[in-house]
Amino acid sequence: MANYWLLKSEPFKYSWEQLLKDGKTFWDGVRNFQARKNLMAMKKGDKCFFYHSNEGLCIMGIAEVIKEHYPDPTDNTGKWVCVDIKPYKSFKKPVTLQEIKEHPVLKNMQFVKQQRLSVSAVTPEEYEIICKLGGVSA
DNA sequence: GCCAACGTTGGC
DNA sequence: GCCAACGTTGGC
Repeated sequence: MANYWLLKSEPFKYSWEQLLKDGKTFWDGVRNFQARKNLMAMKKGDKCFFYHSNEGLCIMGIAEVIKEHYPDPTDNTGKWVCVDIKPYKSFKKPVTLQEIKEHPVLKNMQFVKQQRLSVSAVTPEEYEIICKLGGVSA
């Protein structure tokens, strides 16, 4: 049974389009203890929503974890980790923050409540609803 | 170990 | 560009 997550990225730093082009990437640069805890809980095959912050403010699609956490090569303290992900599905229609906030279930998502958390957990219920809103099957 | 100050993030 | 929210740091 896979778990579900939400990854936040600023499009000018690393966008969904870039991930589609690259085919896969390593999710580095996490410097937050709670986000690290989530990264370390990720398992191969878990699905992650890919959210654009600052610009766009919407979930662009779903990525899949292809490699579980390992030391972040961009970190020289040895404290932080990253995971490898690849694109899984692009949403036909990006799901905006506004839609999420207006939805009775989604407005309680961890990522809405903790806007600063770059990696947050998503429940199976939330996952299904967002897939539906995005126009793809779960 | 607590709490105030500070810095950073992110929505608007 | 502003401001609110929150995580982190550092002094006690």
